Amino acid sequence: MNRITIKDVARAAGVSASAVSRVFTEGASASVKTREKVLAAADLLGYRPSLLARGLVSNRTNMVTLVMGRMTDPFDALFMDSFAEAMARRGTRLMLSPVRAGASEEDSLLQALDYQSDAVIVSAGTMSLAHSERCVRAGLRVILAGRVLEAPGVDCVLADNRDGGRQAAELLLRTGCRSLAYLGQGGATFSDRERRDGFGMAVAEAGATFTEQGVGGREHAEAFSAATELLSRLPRPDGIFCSNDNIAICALEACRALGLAVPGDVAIVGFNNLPDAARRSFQLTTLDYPASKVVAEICNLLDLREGDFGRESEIRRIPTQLVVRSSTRARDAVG
Amino acid sequence: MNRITIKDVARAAGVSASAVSRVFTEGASASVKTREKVLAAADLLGYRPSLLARGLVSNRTNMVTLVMGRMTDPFDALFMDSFAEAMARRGTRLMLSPVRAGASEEDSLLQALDYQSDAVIVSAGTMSLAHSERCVRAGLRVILAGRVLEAPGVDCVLADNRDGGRQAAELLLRTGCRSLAYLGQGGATFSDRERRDGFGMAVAEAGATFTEQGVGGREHAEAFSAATELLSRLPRPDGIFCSNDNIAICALEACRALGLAVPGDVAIVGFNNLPDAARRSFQLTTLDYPASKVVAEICNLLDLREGDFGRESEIRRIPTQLVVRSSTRARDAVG
DNA sequence: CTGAAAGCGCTTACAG
DNA sequence: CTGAAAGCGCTTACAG
Repeated sequence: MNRITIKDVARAAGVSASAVSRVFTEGASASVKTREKVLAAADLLGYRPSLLARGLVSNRTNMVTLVMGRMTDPFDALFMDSFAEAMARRGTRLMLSPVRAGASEEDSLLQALDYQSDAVIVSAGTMSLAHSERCVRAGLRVILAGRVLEAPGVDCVLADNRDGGRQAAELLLRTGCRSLAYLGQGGATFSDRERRDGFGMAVAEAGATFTEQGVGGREHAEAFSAATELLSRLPRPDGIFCSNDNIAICALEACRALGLAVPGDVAIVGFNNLPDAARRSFQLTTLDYPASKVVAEICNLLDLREGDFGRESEIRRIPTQLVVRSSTRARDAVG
Repeated sequence: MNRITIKDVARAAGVSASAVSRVFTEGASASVKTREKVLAAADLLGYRPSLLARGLVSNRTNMVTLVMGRMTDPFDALFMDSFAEAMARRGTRLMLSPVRAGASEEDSLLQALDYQSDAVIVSAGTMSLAHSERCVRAGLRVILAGRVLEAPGVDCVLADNRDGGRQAAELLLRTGCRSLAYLGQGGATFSDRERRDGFGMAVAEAGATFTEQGVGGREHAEAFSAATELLSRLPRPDGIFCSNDNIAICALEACRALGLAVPGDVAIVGFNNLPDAARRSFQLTTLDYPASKVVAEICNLLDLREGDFGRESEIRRIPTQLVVRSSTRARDAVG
């Protein structure tokens, strides 16, 4: 019932609490003999250092806080899974701070301060300069995933969204599409806007027709009906770039429901390359954007922090790679 | 750079640290005047109580640890999302302790002790009696999600898997299937075994043919090939119950690839009722098992803890509900 | 290498 | 209601 403390171990091992502490500290200075006695006693008693106490005194908790939104897209789970694995691998504790529906997201961010996290990773919502400054001032490293905020002490990791959009446009144009559309989230997220912009600019440069449609919510039905609406426009788009695979799959289903052939009548490109995109039922052409690469960059940024404190902010772009499947036409259809 | 502490606030407000502490404590005894002064000073300075210090002294951290495995199934994300939301709503902090591939899961469990979590929710791996006892002895509430362990101080929340399996069998039998199969994870998880048992028993009671097939891994391709193998057996199964929707969708695709009609030649039932099951492309009959109900029971159990300490362990079963779509036959095909 | 002492930021009896 | 004091479990200079 009562916690085994450093004193219990010290008593059992016949040494001071300081000695026990040193044995449990990286790069300590303890004799082999002391170490052995302490380790034996600790093991016997089942001692585990209180990270609460350690954090309080040392001001380093070896813990990061992940500020996250609702996990509505499968990509969120891939990211979370990969991130949790990575943190476990480097021995960093992970605290979750969900942005509550209706609550201020400032709250979620500031919660990272309460347990003295070493860093806060923000993968949800929008963050203001003011809040990030407060965290940075408190000694936290702030890393934004999926969004850019140019602020001192804030690093950003995200896809090269514009380039992805451009690649999608180029593929569609190259394979004969002339009436292009963007089916996205109506500018609801930073990534959505960037993908649209990259796509739209490339379409404009080629002098092709461009239109866009926003999806109202996160449900499949909403994406389906937005796609249906888009497909009923005149001229009907013959090439659609969707802001993510989930929306793209709904668009694919909308085409089928309308009796439109994919890619014959309409070609579709997604974003993320989720496992579902590779299913036989969909065979979706998409832009591969591996969550593991985002996580790898975040870890790298976390490591950088250790040494350099006055280091400049960085924005790291993960390149995306086109994966061509059968929701787009096989080759050049124009002369 | 330096943390604002209770002393800073006390000084600014012209009161003692005790007074500040009381203002920030539920049900404190502080005069309106003191409260106002303290709150004003705290607000001005941007004071946030250190939860590290508070936890250390009060022995209650208002934090729970979630021991989780890899999030390979979409259901994991639904659960995580719902759980994180619920914890945020009740003001409970959430720490993640992933079970590392290759590492002992004991580690993940014991990490809950390091920050003095009030409770640990285990949704991954298998837990031994010995480890659960250690946590209970340390004053943690232990709640298992998706598995049963009969141990003092350990509560369990999971689906009524056997009944779900039975419902699946009854539907398939009622709609004319005579050669039934279970496509699962080869007994890899507790839930998988229970679902198979419930299904198998009902099939046996009806005197129908029963066979089973295990899926080798978590990839779609593995489920697809296991389904293909199952469908090549003689007599070919005409009704398949899959341990989850993801496998069921792969089985559906395997049928289509083999030119078998669903539900005409083969009827398929899944488990979970993921959003994907409702897609037009699949229209999968499945057992609805809402993550939010699991979470609600966990929250309820968490609340119970507060008062009663010698309370007996509980096993809470969430009923599942059949959702009939078009991967099973519409009605009785026999006379 | 080792131990005694001070202190991290808080809460909690204890007097007043 | 309020403040001074002790203490939560640890680490970190500081002497030895």
